[in-house]
Amino acid sequence: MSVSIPTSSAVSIEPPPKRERRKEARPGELIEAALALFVEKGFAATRSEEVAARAGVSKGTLFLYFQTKEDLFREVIRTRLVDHFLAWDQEYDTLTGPTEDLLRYSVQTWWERIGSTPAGGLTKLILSESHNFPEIAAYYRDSVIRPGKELLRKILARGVERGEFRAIHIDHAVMSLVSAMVFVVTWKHSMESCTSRDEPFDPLIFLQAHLDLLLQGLRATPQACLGQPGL
Amino acid sequence: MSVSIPTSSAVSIEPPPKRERRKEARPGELIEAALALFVEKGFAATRSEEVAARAGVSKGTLFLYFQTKEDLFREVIRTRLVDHFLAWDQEYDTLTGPTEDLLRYSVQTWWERIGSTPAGGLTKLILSESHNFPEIAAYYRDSVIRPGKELLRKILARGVERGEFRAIHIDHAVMSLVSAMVFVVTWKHSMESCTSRDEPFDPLIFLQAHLDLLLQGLRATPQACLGQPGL
Amino acid sequence: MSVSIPTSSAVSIEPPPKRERRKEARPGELIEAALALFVEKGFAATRSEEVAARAGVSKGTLFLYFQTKEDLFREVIRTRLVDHFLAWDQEYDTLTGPTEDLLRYSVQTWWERIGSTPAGGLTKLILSESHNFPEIAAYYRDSVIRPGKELLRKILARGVERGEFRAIHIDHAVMSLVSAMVFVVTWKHSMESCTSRDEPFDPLIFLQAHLDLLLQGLRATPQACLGQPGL
Amino acid sequence: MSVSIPTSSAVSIEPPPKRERRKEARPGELIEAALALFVEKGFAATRSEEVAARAGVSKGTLFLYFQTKEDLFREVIRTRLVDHFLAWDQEYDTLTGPTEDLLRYSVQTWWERIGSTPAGGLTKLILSESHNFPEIAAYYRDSVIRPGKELLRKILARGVERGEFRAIHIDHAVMSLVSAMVFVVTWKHSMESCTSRDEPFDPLIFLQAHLDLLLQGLRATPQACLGQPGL
DNA sequence: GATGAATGAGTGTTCATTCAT
DNA sequence: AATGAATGAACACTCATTCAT
Repeated sequence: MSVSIPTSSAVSIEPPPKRERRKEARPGELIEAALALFVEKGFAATRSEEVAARAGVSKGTLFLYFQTKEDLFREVIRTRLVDHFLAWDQEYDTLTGPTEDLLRYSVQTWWERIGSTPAGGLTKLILSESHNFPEIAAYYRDSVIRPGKELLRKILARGVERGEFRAIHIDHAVMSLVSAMVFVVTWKHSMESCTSRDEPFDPLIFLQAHLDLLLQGLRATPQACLGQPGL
Repeated sequence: MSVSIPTSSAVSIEPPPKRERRKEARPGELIEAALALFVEKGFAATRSEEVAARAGVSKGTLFLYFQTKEDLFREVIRTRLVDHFLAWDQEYDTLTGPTEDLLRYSVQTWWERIGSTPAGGLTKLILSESHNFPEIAAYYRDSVIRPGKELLRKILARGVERGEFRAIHIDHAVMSLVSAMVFVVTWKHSMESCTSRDEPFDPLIFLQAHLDLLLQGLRATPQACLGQPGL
Repeated sequence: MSVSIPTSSAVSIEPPPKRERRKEARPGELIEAALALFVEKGFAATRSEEVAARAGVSKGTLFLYFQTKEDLFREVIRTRLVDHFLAWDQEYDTLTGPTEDLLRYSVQTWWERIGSTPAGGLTKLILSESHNFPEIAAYYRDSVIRPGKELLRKILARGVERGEFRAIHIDHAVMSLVSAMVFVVTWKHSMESCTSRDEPFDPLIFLQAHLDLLLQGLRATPQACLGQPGL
Repeated sequence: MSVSIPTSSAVSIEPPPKRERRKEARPGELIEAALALFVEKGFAATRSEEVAARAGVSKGTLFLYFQTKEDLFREVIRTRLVDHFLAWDQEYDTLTGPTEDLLRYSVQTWWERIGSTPAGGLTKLILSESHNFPEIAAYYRDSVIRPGKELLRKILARGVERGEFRAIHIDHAVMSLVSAMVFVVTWKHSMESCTSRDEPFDPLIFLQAHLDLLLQGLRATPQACLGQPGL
């Protein structure tokens, strides 16, 4: 039943993967591989050997850099959170112009820098494993969700202060935005692959449409919507 | 641990058989236990013995009713979808009154009958395991999401037709509602346990506030936006 | 290269080892198997599957009864110490007659009941692993060695009191006996298998000869040493 | 294959090269480290990296000098046997005086040169691993035990011939001595670390006391013991 | 049917050994 | 020669599944 592929003749593109020494790059590659697989299959259903294989190393190498599989999980969360999420709101203070634009810009930026990147899968991952890793869920809540909500709250408060928005209950509006963002990354990393052809789901378009709907209600004056929100 | 037989007829006062469970009740009890544990810990991280123990039977009994653990998973999804989700929209055709009330009623009913019940965890479960059980994800999309969206679409279309709502892009509005519903059950079954004390999250209040914000924009009030928001 | 043994024809004595339920007997059988293998090959060099195989069960069954391999090790020590060693000195108080006979009887009894049994291998096992399991070594010292020495001390003291023995330094004489006993079991479970044919080593004969030599010196015969034993 | 520093000629007072170890010294250092660790933890439980670390080199270097871990084990035995054990009986033929003194001297010399040195641990090591390395056990029996017994036999025979000892069964007396020696090194490398404070065990004192007891019985004439054995 | 002891394939982790640097 | 990153066979332990009771 075994089929031996003739060696010398065919194209045989890949050179036998040389044993390379790349101490610096390994952890990052392993974390990247782990993130992708954990998001895709879940933590428990991912075998450590798969992670290693996806990173192009052997099983043993994985445990050279991470004490245990759980340790790897925590490092995935930690590094990706630090690397990506925390970079979101750095520009807020420098922006001017209508609050509506600021809001659109923030959401779009979030999608481009976080939601659409592999790190976006973190949200789904953490939500899935929050019962098994409660301290990670708490850390995520405090280090990602809370600052994110804080930024949105500031933007919305700015809009209210400047008379651009109605005197809405800001916390509720914040959650409406957060819910869409969480939904989008959750959906992307689960149902997307089996979205039916006739019902494509474009996250960015959804986010913008969602924002449009909310803004319609947020605007203090009816005339506000005369300007085109554009895309 | 008493279980009342949900028959519609007699009052069945007879004392529950001492410790013998009726065998026809077993599968349901196992499925209920499995649902709770799968939602809580994930499919892979839940041991079948735990499921059996939670249902009050032995490990062997579980496999008397379900061929494999995956089989149990599929049955959990199938029966709970049938039992709970499909019952949501049965009343739609009978309702009258303002579309806004109908929408509020639908969302609240969904929360009471589905979102807040154990079956609400199904959504999180399916999202988490969609890559490992693609056919279940597809089934869920076709049997739950699509009908749900269809119902919402009908309601929104009714509102537009009756002049109660603006001529919105209905599909987008539907997704804004769906996203909030998905978010709510996802959140409830993951972050809720570690919600900080100072930031309580009440799903129903959130859903209603979300709906309020959307309705503000959906309402075809005279002062509403005359220009089309595009997209 | 594989050779398939014809099935139906040959003698095929062993019936395919039926899966038997023998909850009560398993732990003892596993402990016995473990004792033999640990003594033979050392704790670290013995694979748990070997232990299981020797006990006639599968790998999984071993871990049904013992949490870990170390746990098994501790149970081996504990049960065998309790079962066998502690039974040695029960008869001491009932014996009469010359102390020399008592001594001979004690040593011979020890050999028959402990030294020559599988439990005799415990000594070698504990000595070998004392650095890796210090608490076991301490327990052995306190629960086996110390009582054993105490018994011998009582016997020797009896001999001195009754004028049968010289006024020797009893502790030293005790250790001379203990050393022979420890040596004998150590030797039996290590070098015996490769004892050359021309130099057979019979433990009991050695013990008796050793005792003879010691007794020659211990006897308070008139012609014995009038001077003090020194040291 | 670089340069080896010439050894025998000049006085070579030059300071030992800062941190470069002479390569010809490496094997010895590794063997010494291995001996200590094997004795302490057992062969299987000792990791090769530990041996390397204790010798101050890296893991790779160990395998530069020894093909396998087993090979290292064999070299430990071989070199230490050659280095230490075989040097014991060189002086026998040159000694004169009472056989008793000769015996005392031999035992004491053995303790000082072998028993108390790291090489003493070899005995325990070999006894522990004799089943896993039968050829080593056989080699030990033939190259160490047999010559050792031979020496003792010669000494005892000399005593009998010269009328200093009774006409004892020499082989038994030899074994009584050997057993004490084996016991002492075995004990030292296992129980010593956990000897209770109130029961100190001094190997040399034990050996001498043991010899005293045996000699009392070995002496042909009662008067023999008038001379003080001293310590 | 119900049980839970028994099984063994599967997985996380270790560690002797190799080899690019 | 020396290093230590990389490897993968080996092993402890788990757990879905089976089956004798």
